[in-house]
Amino acid sequence: MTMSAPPINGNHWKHLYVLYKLAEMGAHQRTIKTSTEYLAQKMNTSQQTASRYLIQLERKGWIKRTITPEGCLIKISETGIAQLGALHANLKMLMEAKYPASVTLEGTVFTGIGEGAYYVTKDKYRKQFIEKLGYDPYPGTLNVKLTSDYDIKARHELEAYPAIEIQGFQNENRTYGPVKCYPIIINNKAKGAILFAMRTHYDDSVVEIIAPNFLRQQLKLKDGYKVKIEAFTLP
Amino acid sequence: MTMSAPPINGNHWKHLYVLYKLAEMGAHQRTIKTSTEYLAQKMNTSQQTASRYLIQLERKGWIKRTITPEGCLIKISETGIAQLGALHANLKMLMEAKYPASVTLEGTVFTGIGEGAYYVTKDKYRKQFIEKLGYDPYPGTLNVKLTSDYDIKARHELEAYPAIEIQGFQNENRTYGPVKCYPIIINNKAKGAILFAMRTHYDDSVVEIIAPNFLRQQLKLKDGYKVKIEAFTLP
DNA sequence: ATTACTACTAAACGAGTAC
DNA sequence: TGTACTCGTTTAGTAGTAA
Repeated sequence: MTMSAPPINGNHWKHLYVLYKLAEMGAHQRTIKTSTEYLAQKMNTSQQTASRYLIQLERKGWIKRTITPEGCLIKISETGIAQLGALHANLKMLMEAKYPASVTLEGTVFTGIGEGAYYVTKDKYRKQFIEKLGYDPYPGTLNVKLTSDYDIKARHELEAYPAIEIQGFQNENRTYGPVKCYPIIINNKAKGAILFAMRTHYDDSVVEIIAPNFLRQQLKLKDGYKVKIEAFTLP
Repeated sequence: MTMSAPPINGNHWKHLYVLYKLAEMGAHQRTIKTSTEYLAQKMNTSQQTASRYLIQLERKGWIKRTITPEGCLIKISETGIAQLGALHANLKMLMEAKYPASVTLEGTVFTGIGEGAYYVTKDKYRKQFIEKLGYDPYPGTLNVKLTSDYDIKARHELEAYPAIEIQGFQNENRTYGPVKCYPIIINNKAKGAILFAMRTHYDDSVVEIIAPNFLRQQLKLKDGYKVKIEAFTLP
């Protein structure tokens, strides 16, 4: 879910580095004349390696190259500029973000008293889940006991970041408090959301999860199984 | 003069890549818990390689790491964040610039009719050179005949970018036109400036250079010698 | 589970050189 | 001068495994 440029093969980053160096010479804006030897100096590597890189970049379609007796004319292509642009955009997002895009928690599945399930089925809540999460939650929650102190700490940090807010309400009998929730991916596979009721039912080492599907079945979970939860904050 | 992060050793860029991946997991903002196996997946490499990288990053002081039985806790250090920040800043500068930071020209030294020298010594010009370039120019110009069509094209492109403007003036005898100049580095060593008089004396395959020192001596230049001129536009 | 060592394999590098 | 090939050397990457 972290949106990074596709790494695909191992040379991707080295090529990006070459592209960056070429951009330093202005090749993203104009056709520059350079030599493999000069480029090699700038990258402190050998002439042969620089030459190989240019060949690879040309094959990849990241640069346009014309070889002349005095050197080669190079211009970074649209595709190449897009690569640098993507890197720039990702870095910008990372460096300028005020809080993490996601927090990862680990814990083990257990069977709770099922109180969460009761809430999920309350219509006033359910309608908001459908509207704000985009799916009708399975009528039950998955209870996860956090593994370590680190996870509990991370859980508290997560709660400090912006969340999807589910409004509370009241009927003739009682008051239903507001709920914060964060979209999650469980075990890198299943979609869901972590629920934080404003008034805590369990202790802070426990989290409750809802999902469009019955997670125990979808992920073949049983009590005691470990799960990895990646929770996303609001952008 | 292109201000890039110091490459120093060949692994610098690879380490920067690992740092970037860790930042994607939020390690630049909070201490994350991960495993070498998980990081390896994200970088699509092996667990062993990921482990080696983390060791190297820790040695470099780019990350703080605590190994626990369930994985390792990682936080990017101030130094590490500075690395990412530098990369980000450089990319931003490159990608958001409207024109190149520098243009490189090549040509051969020749002896001109010395008209340029005459101008340099004119006091109204000279004072402006001292003020705007920061040095008193040697009373003479170095004439360079551009090598190829590419260089002539590049020279015209350069002229379109913002320059240091030297005001023209007039005395009782005649009018002295305005001059544009660009700071340059000749042969990666000597400081100077390229002059473009508004009214062209030579054809467009010739440029005139002034410098604080006598360049023919400083760089041991003789007629017919090749020079590489890196000209800088205004920021 | 982890991390990370050792020993091996694969890939990248660069010296020499042809063009 | 240039670029870029071959090929021996070096380095990075990984499998197996100990702790």
